[in-house]
Amino acid sequence: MKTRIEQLVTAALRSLPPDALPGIELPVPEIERSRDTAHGDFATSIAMRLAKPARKNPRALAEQIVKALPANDFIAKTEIAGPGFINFSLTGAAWQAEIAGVHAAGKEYGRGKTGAGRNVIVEFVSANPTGPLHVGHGRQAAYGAMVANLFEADGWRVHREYYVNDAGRQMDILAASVWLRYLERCGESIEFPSNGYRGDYVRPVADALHARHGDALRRPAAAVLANLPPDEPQGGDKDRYIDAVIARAKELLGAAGYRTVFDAGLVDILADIQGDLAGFGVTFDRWYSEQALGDGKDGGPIDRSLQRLRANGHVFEQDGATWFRATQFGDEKDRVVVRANGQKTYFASDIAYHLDKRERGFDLLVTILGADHHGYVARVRAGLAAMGEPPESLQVPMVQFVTLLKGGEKVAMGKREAQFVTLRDLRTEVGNDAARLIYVMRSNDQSLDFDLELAKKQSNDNPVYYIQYAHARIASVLKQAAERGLSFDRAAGVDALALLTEAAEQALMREITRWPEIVRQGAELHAPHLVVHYLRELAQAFHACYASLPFIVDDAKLRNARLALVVAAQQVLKNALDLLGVSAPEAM
RNA sequence: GCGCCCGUAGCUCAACCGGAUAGAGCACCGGCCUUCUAAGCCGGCGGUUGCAGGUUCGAGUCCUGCCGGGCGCACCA
Repeated sequence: MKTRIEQLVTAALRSLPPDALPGIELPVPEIERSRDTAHGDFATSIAMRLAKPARKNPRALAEQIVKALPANDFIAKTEIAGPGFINFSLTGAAWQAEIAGVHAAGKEYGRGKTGAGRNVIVEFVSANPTGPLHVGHGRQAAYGAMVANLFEADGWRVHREYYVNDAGRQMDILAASVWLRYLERCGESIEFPSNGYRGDYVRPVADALHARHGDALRRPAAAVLANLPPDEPQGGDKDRYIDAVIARAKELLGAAGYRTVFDAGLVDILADIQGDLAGFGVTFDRWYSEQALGDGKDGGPIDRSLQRLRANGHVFEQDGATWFRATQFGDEKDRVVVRANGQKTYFASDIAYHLDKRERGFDLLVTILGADHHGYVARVRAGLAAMGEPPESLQVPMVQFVTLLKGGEKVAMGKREAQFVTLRDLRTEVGNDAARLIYVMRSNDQSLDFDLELAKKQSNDNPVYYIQYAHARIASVLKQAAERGLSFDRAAGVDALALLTEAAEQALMREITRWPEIVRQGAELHAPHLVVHYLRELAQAFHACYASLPFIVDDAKLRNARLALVVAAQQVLKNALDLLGVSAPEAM
């Protein structure tokens, strides 16, 4: 609907005489829903925007635009108001046609064409497989899944990906932690490193390792601990200590033995993460292994990206390390890509991964990150630019932190400590529906207070129930009608929509037709919270209708018309809830 | 010190990436169930949009400087 007006205004602008807008590049006119019905249904400020460059009076320009509007059958009235707004009022038939469109399109209603079949990769969660997902990852999962769904609904071809950080020091720390728990299981007595993964989840991994390999990987505690530097409690450095433990594990176990322990941790924890996300209704097309970045006959994406940087003259050697001159591309400092010890940095993997995404043919790269990773954006953009890829092809929406509230009190969290609240705990506590919806109801760059009590409350202050209740109520109305032998005749209802002239009906009709606009805007701004707010407003418009008018009336035409309206509302509620991954119950 | 995000009603947050009189929910006050689910509806109360300047026909939104909160600033991942 908005798009149709947009097209009309665009056509009008194009048809203006050349002296009206001398040498001005025509923008896409922005059409807005009028806040106040006194200002019509839609409005545009295009005349005011163009008035200055055109050196014209805005109202006079508005007159010209209105006169140039192509003939059409859905605008009842145009009006020039205030300093130069053009207000549009639609005909009743236009609204009715849009509701008929909901019935015709069904679950397709609301889908847009902005993506035009282009490819977007949405990477999200990507938590290190060193432990279970916590509630913060849950927000990234819900948010990322919804952003991906919005892109899809807006006409993009979407690929969902999880980048598995299965290489690097953190994974070695996990391997060491698993091995030490395994040794404990075998009966060796070893103080657990202060920088190891202390969570309870490590023990079952160690137990499973023991079940498969018996004591084959056991080494005496004395051998493990011989000549290690002091750990932090003994006045030493916890990082140096854990690195020494890792080195000792590799030494005592040999490459194959170490690999066995390492993989035990990786496989079990990754399986836990995958199971948790699947249980949350969040799925991926690919789990992309960081280890794979170094594979391939040409050395893999890492070597390819380094070669590209080198060929473009953007690397230099200093202090034995290889650096990328990121400052030439807007980053605040240059970045090491290959350390003096020959190891490639995590940053080298990052840019390699993003180059690989481009090489796989994605037009748009959307990487969703936790707010603590914001420093990363400038670096990776710089890397893309230096490799000759458009930096603006990378978009990085960031998700702020989650605070859990229980009885108004903050629930303490912390990943490395033994106690932290996992996504799985949260889902068990409040259910997937409440978690999915509450996670995305706030703007992603707003930190979120997740109130556990509110999420479980079955009342109107819980938005989940408020919205689902609207859907269930409509289902109930249809059921009632059928039970009374007054079943809904869709075609008759759609034909009779003109009978719906009550204020509440009109308001609901307008609300329903906003859905395509919400999809488009939500996708463009990566803003799932707009969908939640919209759902509340749509549910509100329905509940208001429900309270003021009976649907199951004797007059068959009116009854079918009203049912056609509420069924359209139900369809849109369902479409939006589906995108959110929240169920739309038939009864509550 | 530098960078990113945030600051809007008592509380939690919106406000269509510059538009018309800043909107919801919760809380509080008052109404509405013999008829389709009251998990609901209707009405009321509530604002110097952190502060000070600037740009603009127009600023919660953009710019500058302060104040306050969060998060980052590795040859860690």
